[in-house]
Amino acid sequence: MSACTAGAAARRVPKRTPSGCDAMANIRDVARLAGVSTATVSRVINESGFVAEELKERVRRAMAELNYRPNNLARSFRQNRSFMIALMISDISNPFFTSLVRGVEDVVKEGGLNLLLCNTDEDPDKERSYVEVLIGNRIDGVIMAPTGKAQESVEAFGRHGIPVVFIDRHLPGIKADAVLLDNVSGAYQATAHLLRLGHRRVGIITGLETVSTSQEREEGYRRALADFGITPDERLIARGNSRIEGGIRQTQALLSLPPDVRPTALFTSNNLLTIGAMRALREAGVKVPHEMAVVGFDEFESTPIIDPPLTVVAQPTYEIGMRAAKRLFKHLRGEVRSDNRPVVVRLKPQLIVRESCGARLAGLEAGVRDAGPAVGPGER
Amino acid sequence: MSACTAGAAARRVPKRTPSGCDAMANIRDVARLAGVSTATVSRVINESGFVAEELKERVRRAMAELNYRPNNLARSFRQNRSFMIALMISDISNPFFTSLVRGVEDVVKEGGLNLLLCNTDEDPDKERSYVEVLIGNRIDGVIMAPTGKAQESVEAFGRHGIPVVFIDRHLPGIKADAVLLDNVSGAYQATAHLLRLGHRRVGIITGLETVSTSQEREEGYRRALADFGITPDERLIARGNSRIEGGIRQTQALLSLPPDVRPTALFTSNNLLTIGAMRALREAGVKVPHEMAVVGFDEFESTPIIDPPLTVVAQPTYEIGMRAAKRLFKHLRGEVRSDNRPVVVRLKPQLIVRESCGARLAGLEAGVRDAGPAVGPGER
DNA sequence: TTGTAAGCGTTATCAT
DNA sequence: ATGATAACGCTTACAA
Repeated sequence: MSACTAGAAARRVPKRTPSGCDAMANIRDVARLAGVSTATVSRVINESGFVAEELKERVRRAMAELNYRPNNLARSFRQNRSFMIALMISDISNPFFTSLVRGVEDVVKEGGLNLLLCNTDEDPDKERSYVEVLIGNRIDGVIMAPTGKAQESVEAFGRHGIPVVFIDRHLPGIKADAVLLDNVSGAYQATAHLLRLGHRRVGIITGLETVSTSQEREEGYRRALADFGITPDERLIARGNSRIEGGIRQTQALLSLPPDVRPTALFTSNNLLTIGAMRALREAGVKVPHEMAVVGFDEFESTPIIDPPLTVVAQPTYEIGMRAAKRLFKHLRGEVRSDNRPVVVRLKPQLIVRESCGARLAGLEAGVRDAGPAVGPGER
Repeated sequence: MSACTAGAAARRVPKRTPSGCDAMANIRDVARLAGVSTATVSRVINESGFVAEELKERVRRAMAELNYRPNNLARSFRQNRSFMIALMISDISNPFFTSLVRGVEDVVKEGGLNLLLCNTDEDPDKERSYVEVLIGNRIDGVIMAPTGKAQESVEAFGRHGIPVVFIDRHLPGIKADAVLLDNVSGAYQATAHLLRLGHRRVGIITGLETVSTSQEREEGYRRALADFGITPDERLIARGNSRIEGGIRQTQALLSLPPDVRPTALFTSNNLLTIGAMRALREAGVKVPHEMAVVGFDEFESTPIIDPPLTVVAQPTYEIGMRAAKRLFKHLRGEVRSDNRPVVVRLKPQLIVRESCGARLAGLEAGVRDAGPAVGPGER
């Protein structure tokens, strides 16, 4: 760091700081040096309006000489917009979001804007606080995975004319575009796969009931059971928070069920829950897939080398981010009429079969052995 | 979204947009309604200067009635600072950073500032571009893991009086504070552990030579070898990029060495390289730890359930972020004299032993079998 | 204790 | 094609 770290004090001085480092030149300095008006400089910077080649050149030289950088703060202020997009995610430690962030980032940078990343940590208070800050900063637009517990707050964006695109989750009460996953289909695929392998007691570990994805994934699970003629056993449906620690606890609860109720297969409905479940199973000495078949949700970097490699429903995370950002840009460019009905896109997930769900043979065994009790005497 | 999504056009209208939603009230509106001057309103907002309780109350009521939110853009502009801290990381998909981000975030929010997250993707051009944008936005301060390939650019922060704290990596040419890991110690611990288990041909997979962490981890590796009286075999030192795909390639290269050179143990010097290595070993059918012992760098959420669970050198990532942010705040509060020597903190990593490095017995076997060739006839 | 008014750096409107 | 100038919303001397 140079000697010019004095901060506020130094910056207040007009032309040259006492510590000797260059003060930031402004548009007037450039105009003076180039012998033109500030309006002309502004036109050169923004390529707005016509400026003679010769003047353009003079201005550019002056800018270079003064090491001039437009003050974005002044610019934003004047135009009443920040040139920033906010991406509000609900848990930065969830690998699901990292690839999604990239998708958003790539589009946003290409559009010449900047990305402000906000982590709500599934906390409605944090969410509310971010909404305030973002509105105060006249954010151009917002892409968010809502916690679902601060509706009123999120509506403030709408009141201030700030376009919002939801990702991952939906807020049914709010009319806004959304790029979501077809969660019902994903959960159906996962559950049906286990059922097809012969399992009859399939447990599900799922997140908070308030979140739409949890509801939808449970719905897909139930539909698959129904299609296979199985009555869902509510004891096999474990709900909790969507953290690793929640996955551990819910799994332990399922494992402690009596032998004739305990599931032979597990559908863990997101990646953190999957990690938690695998940890709990390992600690309990339950062999996967022989004693418990597992299908998870979300592909992430270590799924292929987890023990055993995980069968998962993979989401097109990058694409979710990309599509959401593109949709937001349409709003910013004024290409969306405000009275249009919101557009909700549902992307298809894909089942990737690996070892954690076992082979058909092992599954059939379990199925045959358990088919009776599941709907039979043990229950009644 | 409400009917007020008209964007630029709508916002230009002074008091009430044609679409009918509230225009944003400004400080003058509040002052008028409360029957005071704007200065008084400002004093109430910022709790600066003295205002009579009664007026305070009137102002607060007016703010509430008008749903007033101070325009941060104007505020930032006026004060020539953005109230934002930037965190520049080199790879958002690297789990190493997620916990670090939290550490920074927690401190920054507590300090009442906002966090701008920038992902350079290890690309010096992206880095340079972000530096420009951040200076243009009068960022208050920066915490960054430099790519190491855009020194000149990073120096611009210093010239503009913007304090910088480095994390993870060091830019030797630049005088700035840094919160780093004691990489030499970490790599030493990892390597020594393998040597103690009896291994004599320990390979290292490491990142780009331009990055200080790579150099330091290699240094720790070499020191451990030296302390055990082993001459490093340059063929066992694989360098490349720090991505999963780099880990795969470097591992394949080591595996293709002739049997009497091929390592019996591997030190993978960061988490992505570890994932790559594990994937390559699995694909090549090499059993861990029996045919290849592995010690990685960086603990992350799935290490305990990877196959087999990984022995790793764990970094205190949250603490790195937290300490860096606290240090930055000292600069912002003017508590650091600019002519002070930069403070470089080195945090200690910790070895967590799991199954991937095998038991002493298996190691000793290999050691005994290989002790001769390693320094013996095979080499000369 | 409160008010008045001068900026901050830029863009946009109007003349020329 | 270029220039003069008035905003933009807020903070902060300074005056009262």
